[in-house]
Amino acid sequence: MPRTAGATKARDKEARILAAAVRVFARQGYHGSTMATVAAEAGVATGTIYLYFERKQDLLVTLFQRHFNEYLERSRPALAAAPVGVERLRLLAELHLAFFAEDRALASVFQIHIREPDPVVAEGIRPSMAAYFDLIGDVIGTGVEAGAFAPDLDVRLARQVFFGALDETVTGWLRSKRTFALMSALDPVVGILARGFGAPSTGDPS
Amino acid sequence: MPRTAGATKARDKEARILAAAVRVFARQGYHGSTMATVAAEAGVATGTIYLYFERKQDLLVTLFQRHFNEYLERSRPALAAAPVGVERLRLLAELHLAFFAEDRALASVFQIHIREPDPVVAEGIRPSMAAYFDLIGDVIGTGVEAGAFAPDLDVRLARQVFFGALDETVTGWLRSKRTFALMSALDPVVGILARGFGAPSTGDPS
Amino acid sequence: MPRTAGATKARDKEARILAAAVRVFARQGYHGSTMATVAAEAGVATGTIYLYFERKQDLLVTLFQRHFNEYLERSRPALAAAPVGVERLRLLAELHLAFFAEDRALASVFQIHIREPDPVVAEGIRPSMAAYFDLIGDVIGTGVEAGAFAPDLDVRLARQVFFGALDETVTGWLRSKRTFALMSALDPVVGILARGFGAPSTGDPS
Amino acid sequence: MPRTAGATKARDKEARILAAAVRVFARQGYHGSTMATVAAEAGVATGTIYLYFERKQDLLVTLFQRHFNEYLERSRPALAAAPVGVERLRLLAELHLAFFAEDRALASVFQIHIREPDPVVAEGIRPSMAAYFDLIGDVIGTGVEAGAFAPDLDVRLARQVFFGALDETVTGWLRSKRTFALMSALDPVVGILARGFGAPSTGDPS
DNA sequence: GATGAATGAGGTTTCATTCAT
DNA sequence: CATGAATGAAACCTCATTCAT
Repeated sequence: MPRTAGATKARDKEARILAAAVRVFARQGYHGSTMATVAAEAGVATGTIYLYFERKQDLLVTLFQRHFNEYLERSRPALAAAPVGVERLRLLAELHLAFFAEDRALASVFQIHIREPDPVVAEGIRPSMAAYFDLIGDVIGTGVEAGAFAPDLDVRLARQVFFGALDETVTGWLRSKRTFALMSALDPVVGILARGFGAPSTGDPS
Repeated sequence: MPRTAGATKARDKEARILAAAVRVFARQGYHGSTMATVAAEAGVATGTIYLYFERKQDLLVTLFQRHFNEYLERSRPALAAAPVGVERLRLLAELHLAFFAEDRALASVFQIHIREPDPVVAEGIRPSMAAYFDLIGDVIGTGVEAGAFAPDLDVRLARQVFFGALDETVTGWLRSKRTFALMSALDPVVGILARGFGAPSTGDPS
Repeated sequence: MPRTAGATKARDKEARILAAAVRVFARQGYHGSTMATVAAEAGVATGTIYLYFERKQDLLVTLFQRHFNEYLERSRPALAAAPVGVERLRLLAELHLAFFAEDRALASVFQIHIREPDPVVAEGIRPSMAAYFDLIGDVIGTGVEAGAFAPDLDVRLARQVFFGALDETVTGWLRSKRTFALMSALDPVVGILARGFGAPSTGDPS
Repeated sequence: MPRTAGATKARDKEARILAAAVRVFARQGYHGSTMATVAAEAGVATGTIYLYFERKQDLLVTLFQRHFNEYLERSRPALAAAPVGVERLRLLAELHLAFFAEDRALASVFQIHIREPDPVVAEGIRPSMAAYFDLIGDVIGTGVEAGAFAPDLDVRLARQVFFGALDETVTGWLRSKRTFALMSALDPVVGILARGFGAPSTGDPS
């Protein structure tokens, strides 16, 4: 039990540091933030961060992995449970937007600050991103196979279009300083994408 | 004539510095690059850069403005000359992709390094980006008015989807290290987008 | 205790840095000195100075304040204990000269290098200097009130004459590279000043 | 004659540069001024300054020498014509104060900026200053010999007191931002100094 | 003589990272 | 585990001085 408690306490501190990093990076940018500032925000000493993370870059990488893998693992079964095709595509878009709508600071870090050309960061992020692209590809691909989307749809490109559209929607939302609710973009965007992928017009009382 | 010659020579050196900056930033990233490296690449002394640019950030900003405004000014008349609707949309996508396909280093800088949270950089880039979004909005909006796209299309969102899709296409192309020709994505992507915007299915002799 | 010890240690290092700054500034001048040189002289890393002082200018300002305020606080009670009039004036002059005679490097910094037109330096020095002028004014003013000096003496000007005379005496001593003992100027200078202020000729058994 | 005209023109430009230097140094301090700023103020190109002055320091030195030697040469005969003793001392003080009262920018440069620890500057200034101290010493010495001042007056110290008193008067005037006319200090200060040097009380109807 | 673009050495300051306590 | 003082490399930027025109 003590060991568990210890491990838990350690996990807690690590989590506190990561949460602090999100807030600080969102506020000042990755390069504009110092380890000292993150430490202060987390309420720990500067050196303490290095007990949990080897380098500054690992804050960004771990941050991303923790949140994004949780998102992936949460999303996979939910998607599997949804009907193949437009509905599943819609759920994926909903999960994507909801993920960012729920935490603006995290959204800011993910959309802007994590896109570092730094090789360590890029490398640390790549696997999860690849998994996400695979997931998107699955959702679209199964839709194609089920006849929900155009049979000649280039799944590789379609998933890029899908991700790009949602990504830019989130970025635009951040840019606009919250003048609209991010989730309000869900249906129109999915409408465009689904139609673009060749789904029969929905909402159409044919 | 001497003054003209002088001005020309100055422009030349400025251009040489900017070209060097593109190469260096593409190679090492903005934060990974030093003024000394850029200067060496340009074949001038470090201090010389400061005769043409006040700060390091101005390299990025000027770089962007020069290339992107030229792109905008070149595109506007070309678009105006193209038939409203899908064809004009296709031309816009073509210009967009061609712009990046033609200079990989520049593409790299535009897609990755220029997205700096640094306020000076962000502020310097905003006007041109806003103008581009307006241009995209025009292309889509005129299409809607002409009945080429769905009458209830949300132009604001549509242009975000359009930009996001193309942007991600370019990014994916950069990520893939040239395993495919960027221009080969043009037709499939435009196909998806046009259909998504409610254009009647093209190429289909149904 | 540990906190006290820590604070003490910190004070020690700060003091070591300041002492090094005095030596280096005296030797090479303020503008001729680099933070690296001061750090080396203090036996610390360059960056360490910035843990104790925000800017290079603060070295000069803090240096001055530490020494001069100590001088002021030490002098005030001593002066209050001396008989009003010439004797008190003499003590003030003695304290002034002794202050510089005791540490030639410090004298050099105070007489030459601290007179920086730099606003930060000037501003940091002003309050202590104003307090000193007030103190001089008190010594002369009480003398006037007590009838020890001419009743129509302009105290404002008199204190300027007093300070100027001593200041130049110290500067002259520094210029002369120690060919005479600074303290040997005490009695002649005080003699001139006291007589000039209207004190009855002393030592003269007329 | 053309050669003379050329030399004259050259002298003019040199004078313009020096005048510009006075203004710029007074405004921004010696170290806060750049050769480019001085050149701009003088209406010449940066490089032109180097046709007339070898180094930045020479601006300060030449500046000083020009004005101060003129002051010395003008003062010597005037002093010789004045009655030995208090009157001559008073004239010297008057010339000194008038010299500064007439050009505030020059006063600022002389009182503050010229006191550079820089060896080139210090060396360039020394001879003129030594000559001035000799002159002061002459005025006081002849007074002593003539019985106008105390026979046991230490001329070396007295001239230091004299110079220090006037110097601080000018500095105080500069510090006070002109709240009083510098010349108004002449009589009180000379009164103190003359009495201090052992002159029989003046204005006293003994 | 005059210009002003170019040079490049050099300084202040920052900050990721370490390590003695 | 935690601390935070210390490190020192590195970078941006300035500016006195030069020199081709």
